[in-house]
Amino acid sequence: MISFESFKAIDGVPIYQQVFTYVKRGCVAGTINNGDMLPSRRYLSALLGINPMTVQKAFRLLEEEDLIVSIQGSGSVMNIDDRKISKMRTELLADDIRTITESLKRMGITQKEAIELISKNWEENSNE
Amino acid sequence: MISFESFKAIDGVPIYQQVFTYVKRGCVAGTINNGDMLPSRRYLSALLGINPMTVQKAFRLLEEEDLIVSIQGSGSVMNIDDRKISKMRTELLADDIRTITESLKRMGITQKEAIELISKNWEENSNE
DNA sequence: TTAAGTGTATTATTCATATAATACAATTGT
DNA sequence: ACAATTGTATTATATGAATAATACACTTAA
Repeated sequence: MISFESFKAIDGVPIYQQVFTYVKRGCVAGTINNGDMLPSRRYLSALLGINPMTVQKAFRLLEEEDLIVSIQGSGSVMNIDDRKISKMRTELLADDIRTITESLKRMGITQKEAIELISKNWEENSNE
Repeated sequence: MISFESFKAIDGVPIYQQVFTYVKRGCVAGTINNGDMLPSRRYLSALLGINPMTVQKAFRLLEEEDLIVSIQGSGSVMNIDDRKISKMRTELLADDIRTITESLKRMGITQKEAIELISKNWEENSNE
C-alpha cells in the first residue's frame, strides 16, 4: 500500500495537483512501484483531512495519464513501466530545475553561490 | 521607470503574487533601486494584459510591507534600504532553496546530480 | 482653469478550487 | 446471501482569484 506519510501540503497550489505530483515523484524515486495499491479515495481523504472528491480528482488525472488503473469495488493500482518512469523523471526534473534557475538568476545570484546554497541546505536537512 | 519587460506569468499561481515577488526579486538583484518609479496601475495592467485591480492588489501588498509609497494623483515609488533588501534576499532565497531541495530529494536525486543539473541548465540558458 | 493621468474604492460577475451530502454500481470477505 | 468497502457520479454551496464597469479624489501639465 502506497504511503502518504511524507505528504505535506503547501497552500497556494491546488491540493489535487499536489497529490498528483506526489505520486509521480514517488514513482521517480522508486518508493512507488508498478502494481502497488493506492489507498481508497475515502481512506486517503480522511488521512489528509480533505474531501473525497478532491482525492478523486487527483486520481482521475493519474488515470488519464494511464499511470493507475481503477476497478470499481476493488481499488486502484499503479500501472507504470520504465518508459513511463523515465518520461516522468525528465519532465519533473526539467520543471524543477528551470524554475529554480530562473528564480535565482532573476535575483542576481551567481551560479557559484547557487550551488553553495543548495549544498549547504542539502546537508543541513539530511537528517529529517 | 521600473521595467516589467522580463515578467513572465506562470499559471497555477495568483498573478498579483507574481507581480509582488517580481518587484522584490528586482530589489534583491539590484535592477530596482530606492526612489525608482513604478508604472501606473492602469498602464501596467494594459502591458501585462490583466485587470487594473489585480495590479492594485500586488501594489497594496508592497505598500503593506512598506516597500513602496503611493501618492494619489502622482504615482508610486520604491521605498527600500539596505536593511529591507537584505531581509528580502534572505527570505526569498530560503524559500527557493528549501523548495527545490525538498522536491529533488523526494525524487531520489543525489546532491551531486542536482548540482550537475543546475550547472548544466545555468549555462544553457545564460544567453536568453 | 482645465483636461489628462494618477491612486483609491465599491459592486457585480465569472471561474476554479474545495467542500458537502448523497446515491449508485461493483467487488470483497465472511 | 449479505454487509462492508470500493469506485463513480451528481448536485449544491462556499471561497478566493480575476475580471468588469464605474466612480471619486488628487496631482500634473498644458
